[in-house]
Amino acid sequence: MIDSSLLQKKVKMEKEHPLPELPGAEKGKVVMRFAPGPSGPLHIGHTRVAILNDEYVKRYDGTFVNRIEDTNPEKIDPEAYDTIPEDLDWLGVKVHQTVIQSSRMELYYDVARKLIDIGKAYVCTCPVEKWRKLKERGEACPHRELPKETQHEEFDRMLSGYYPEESAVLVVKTDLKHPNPAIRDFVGLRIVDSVPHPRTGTRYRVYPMMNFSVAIDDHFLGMTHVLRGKDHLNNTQRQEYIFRYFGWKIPWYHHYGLVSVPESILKTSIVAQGIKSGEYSGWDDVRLGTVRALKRRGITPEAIRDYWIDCGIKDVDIQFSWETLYAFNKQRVDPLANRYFFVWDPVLVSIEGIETLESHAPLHPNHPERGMRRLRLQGRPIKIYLNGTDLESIGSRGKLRLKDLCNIEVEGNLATYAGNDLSVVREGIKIVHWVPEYGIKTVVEMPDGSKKEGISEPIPPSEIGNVIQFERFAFVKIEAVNPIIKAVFTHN
RNA sequence: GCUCCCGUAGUGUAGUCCGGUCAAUCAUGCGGGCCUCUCGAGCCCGCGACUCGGGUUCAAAUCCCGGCGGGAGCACCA
Repeated sequence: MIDSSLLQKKVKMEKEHPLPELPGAEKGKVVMRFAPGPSGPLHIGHTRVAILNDEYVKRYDGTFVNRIEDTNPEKIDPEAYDTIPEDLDWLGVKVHQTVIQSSRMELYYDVARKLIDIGKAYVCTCPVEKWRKLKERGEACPHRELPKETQHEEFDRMLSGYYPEESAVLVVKTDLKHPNPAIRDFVGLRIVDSVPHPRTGTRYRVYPMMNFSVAIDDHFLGMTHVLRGKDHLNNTQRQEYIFRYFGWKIPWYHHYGLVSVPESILKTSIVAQGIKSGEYSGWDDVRLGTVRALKRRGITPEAIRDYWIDCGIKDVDIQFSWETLYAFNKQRVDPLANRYFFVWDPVLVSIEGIETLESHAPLHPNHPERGMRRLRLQGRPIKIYLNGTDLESIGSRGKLRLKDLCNIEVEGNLATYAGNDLSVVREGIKIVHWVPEYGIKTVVEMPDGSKKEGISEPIPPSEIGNVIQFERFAFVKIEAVNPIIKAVFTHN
């Protein structure tokens, strides 16, 4: 006979690598990247591409490049150069190489000149609207076919400051007759001199556009596989033109479906504004979808990874499911979370008929070796807090089992000790949690930003930073235990 | 308007390339049960899907055509 529990385990082991293999991936030779714009800390949307790339790099023993795409001086939060690596680190993403695009400007200029040399780029000084209109019709602007000597001169003028912002761009030629208008000639470099760059100041005034710098960096950094969202489908086609012009080896591209994250504010600019106005307490405000907020709420990086691996890399668009993420998180956190009592609707109840009680409640029901929470109750009468809703549930009078303590007969706010016979639970007696009179005031911050106040049993300082479970309430992450207990709601 | 991508249960996912073993997998969710102590975990049972129509074929979730539906792009953002 085969042990069925072993069989169960085996199935789980087999499911460990649900991500498909990457074509042409050779152990030790895979190079992949994560390429965020430094506009702020990472949010849940970023974590998918970061983790998936990391997962593959780890599988193939490859190289993970974190490439900071800071070629738009207008959209840079200088702190993001630090916060992004911090977030990646917390996520468990192993970065082997970090590249900052603003340090590679000469390379982009160099490639731009080579592109001009081979007749694949031109400087356009048409008004933006006119150039777009021509493109729509599949027609060339007057600058497109000018000789390369002229193009070089014009490009020099762009660099020298002769042209003001928006009056000249270097355009990469593709195919003006391409049936897809999104693929026709695209801007490779533009002028930005109204805003100094946080890292390079006013040293440069011509900046590459994403499609330009991405193609160049993907090549020179040796990307073998590029995994990214479907929104880049057209960008990939544009970038491939550059690869083909130079005869570069094109990486294997894969575009997974878009993720829509419900009930969550992700857009960095909106969040930044909200923080500034005081609407949000910071990047880790529990209402936000940032990595920082998830961390604060007690969501583990392992659960985030489990979730994205489970979603896979299909090109179908998906709905992000908080519910499923919480389920994965619960699997990670439940074995670790010690149990404590928290009464969120406290009503003081007196227990007659006994003067001393001591409870021995396990820190974790599945791990008795961790020890007990011992609570001594004394008094005449003994006083405890119960949840008002629990009292109401038995009507005007009835029996309750105080978990890990004793049974009581209740009438109003008065209770009588009724022994400690555990067999009553078989009769369907309601088991409730309770907190001694000397419990600690507790505030739980809920995901919507509201606060739930109540009283908890004392929690040791060693639990600060841990996710614990308030029994019959939820999992929460402890932020402080003194003078009051502060916790953040994780999930049920 | 043009171009591209996609369509398996509430949400994800396996299967689709190389038709049959798929009256369709797993997870999550929901409902019920077990459990001497949680509205947690675990265990058991149940609910729930191949977008539609046509074609090819002995046989289609899988191949072909069309409709419908969803998404993306057509930026001097990334």
